[in-house]
Amino acid sequence: MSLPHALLTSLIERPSSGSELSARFDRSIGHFWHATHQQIYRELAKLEKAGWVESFFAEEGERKKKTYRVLAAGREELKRWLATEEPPLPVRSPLMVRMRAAAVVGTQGVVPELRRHLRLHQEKLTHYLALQARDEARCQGSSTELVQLMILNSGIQLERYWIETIEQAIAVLAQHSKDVT
Amino acid sequence: MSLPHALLTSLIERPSSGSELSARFDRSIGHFWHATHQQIYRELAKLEKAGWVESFFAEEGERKKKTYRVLAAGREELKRWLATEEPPLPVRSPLMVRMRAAAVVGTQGVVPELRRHLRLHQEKLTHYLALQARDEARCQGSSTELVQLMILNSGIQLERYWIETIEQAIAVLAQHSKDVT
DNA sequence: ACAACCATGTAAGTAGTTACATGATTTA
DNA sequence: TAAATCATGTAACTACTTACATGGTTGT
Repeated sequence: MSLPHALLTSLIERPSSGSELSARFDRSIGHFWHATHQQIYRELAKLEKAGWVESFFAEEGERKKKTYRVLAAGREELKRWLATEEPPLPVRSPLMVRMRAAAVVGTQGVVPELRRHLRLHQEKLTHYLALQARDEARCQGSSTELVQLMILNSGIQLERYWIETIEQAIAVLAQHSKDVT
Repeated sequence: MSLPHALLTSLIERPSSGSELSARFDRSIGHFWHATHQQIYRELAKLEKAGWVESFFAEEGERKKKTYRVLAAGREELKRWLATEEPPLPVRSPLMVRMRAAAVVGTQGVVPELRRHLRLHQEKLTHYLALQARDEARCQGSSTELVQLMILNSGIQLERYWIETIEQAIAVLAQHSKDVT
């Protein structure tokens, strides 16, 4: 489970409140690890209990936010975790489940859903490409920036993979439904 | 959640017992939807309660197995589900979490884990390619077979994606750790 | 002063994992 | 006949999701 370590990493980059983290998970970090605000608040409480972060109330603007900061122990924990082994996540591809189902009970109604996903992935790709253009322009060449660009690039390639896969799926289903009729 | 519909699909292809399904989930189906035997037994009980499948005891060899078969209602449910919308699964990439963590606390110990994953993906790719060669040889050209080949191909492309991504990650980290020292 | 919304949470439920249990059957 | 394995499960736990709650802040 990577959430606590994703949070520690984010908090090292910048001490933040739960809501700020939540906003960042909807943007950059969330591109490769999603979390809802409920998960984040619960996990922050756990991290504090474990002595990996501490919280204090900061008056930002006029709102008071509970800001978290990583302690030395948290930094050590992150280093320790970096050297541990984890099994790869099991694959979960609902679209492929659909494809197989369509192959046995007919393609009625599947293609619109595939097209919808295709559109979502195309939008995501466009968004990532814009981010990439922006980040490459302002990149100073620090290796931390290069890591982030590499991660963004891997997101871009993944969206391209999905777009190609779904296009092939649609083509195969078109053939299949022709065969059936 | 795709598990019940993955099971219905499998059972339409061939009525089976829990253990047979479990074995198949470790092979073909599991390439894009993983499930443990506990999940499968629990889900089969639910499917039967819902009236989508029925079970009977078959004497295969000498062992008696509880075999499940899909009922008309199950087939209808599968068709109904095919036309429904589902949001894409949120992305979850522990390796990218690691990359970001390594960028902030140092690359100590990360590379071996990346290499290990690289090896796992290479092995999976080799395995898929062997399956592909076998299936293409025996393929009669039915559209159901073409769907299965398409799915296998998408698995192959995904492994290639991971191999490329991890190789880039290792290269970027090598650069990063040089910068730090 | 009241409505909208922001920040922080709690509660209940679902999906999936890990560890263990039981009886039956095959193998040594 | 004892050990190993197979087939079917139960129980407890963890991660995550969805729906709701609460009190403070901002805008009108």
